Amino acid sequence: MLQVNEIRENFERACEGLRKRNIPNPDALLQQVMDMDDKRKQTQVERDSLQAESNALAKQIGQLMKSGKREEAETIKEQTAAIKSQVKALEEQYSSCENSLTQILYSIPNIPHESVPAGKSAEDNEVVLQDGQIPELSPTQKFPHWELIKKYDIVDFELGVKITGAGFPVYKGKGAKLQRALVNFFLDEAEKAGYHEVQPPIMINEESGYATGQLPDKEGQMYMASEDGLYLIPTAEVPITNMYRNEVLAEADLPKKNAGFTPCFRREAGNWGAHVRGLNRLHQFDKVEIVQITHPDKSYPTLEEMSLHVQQLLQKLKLPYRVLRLCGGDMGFTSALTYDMEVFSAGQERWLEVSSVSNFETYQSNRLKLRFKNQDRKTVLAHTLNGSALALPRIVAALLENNQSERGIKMPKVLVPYLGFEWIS
RNA sequence: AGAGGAGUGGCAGAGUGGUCGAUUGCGGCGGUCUUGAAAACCGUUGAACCGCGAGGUUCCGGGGGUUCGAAUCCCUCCUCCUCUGCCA
Repeated sequence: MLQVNEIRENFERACEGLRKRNIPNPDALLQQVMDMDDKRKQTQVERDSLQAESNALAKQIGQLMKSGKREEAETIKEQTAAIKSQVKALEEQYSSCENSLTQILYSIPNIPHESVPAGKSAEDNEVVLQDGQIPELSPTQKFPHWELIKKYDIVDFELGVKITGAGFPVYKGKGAKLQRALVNFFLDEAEKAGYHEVQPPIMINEESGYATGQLPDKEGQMYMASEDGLYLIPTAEVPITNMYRNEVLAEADLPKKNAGFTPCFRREAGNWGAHVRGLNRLHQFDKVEIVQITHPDKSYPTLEEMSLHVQQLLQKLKLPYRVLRLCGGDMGFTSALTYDMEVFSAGQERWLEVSSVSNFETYQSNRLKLRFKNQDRKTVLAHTLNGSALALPRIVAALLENNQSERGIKMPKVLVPYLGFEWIS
């Protein structure tokens, strides 16, 4: 969540940023935040001084009791009753101030970076670059992946429906091997780029959900095991970033670079339509995630570095891709700047989002209480970033569609050592 | 899952109702000594919030309670250890 002090210091910039997110009347909203914070401070001052008074009296009583002056102690005791009830009232007022301040801050998204274009929807995203060869498929061999997987019997949706429900496919034979190969390839590449591999839990508690911003914003998007109060992760970002919740790192420890493979679970409530057939949208899918914790001065160069890492994966897989700078209206709640990577899938003739790389600046670390000690020995909030590198299903879709031919589907060279075969046929 | 024990500052470990934010040791930082280092000695050493400052408030696993006053008593949750049971 946003820091009130930052809002104070950069009021105009903050308002402008929220306008980019199409938030109506940001001036009034942020003014309200500052007023609530003022109220909070004022209440704290009142409470603290009264508490100090009460503490002093208690101390006096202690001393009197010690020296045997019972009666004097009793007299002072009587005075404390009034103060005590006042303290209690102020205490309640303070926590109600704090709660409503937190509530309103939870409802305000991150301030977009200067470079974020204004815009309402995905149509206003800015194409930063496009690379790779868009394949020209013959009209007789131009199938969408949901037909190809049936033909080669490598992913079975019906079987998944039987076991679980829609959106939980069963990968079979070479389809299953392709999953395994991609995961290993992505993890190896991440390791080469200096990421430390971790395998985190795929269920998280409520606190973790709040800390990275999935809660309360995306409550309905996560599966929940209500008996135990745990959520299935929508992305490895949540457990991996939460490894650093309530930590104070040394500046020399930065950047922290972690990568992990996990299945991801999304309810995608109300998100289904004709364009989400096959592997385009699932309730469970596999993803390798890269996460960095950086010094605030380094987070934007790091974002570029991460974007480049993802692009290199796509280049190695020989997939045509483009990079989008998301507009204010399409960007995630907690992000300050997001690049989406899309691959062109020739069977559907559509661009498919396969990665999203974001800088959250201090929005997450403020909730996480993730800080580091700087050279002046001050504890300051670190910046957090993450990105998919990569999400599997749409990569699989594009690989199948783009590499199809009469002979079968040719696997990209880099995957062959992982797969042990070259063709799905 | 059942029975018992325990959670205190970076770590170890005192403290069972009143100057306890907390004895002490180790570690860390600064200094004396030294050509330099070690040893020794001296000093210093948690965090958050409010305040220009002086200073104040809060924090002894989390939350709640008793009390004029709680690390210390009570309730509850969490975690760890030991034993028993179960199980990839």
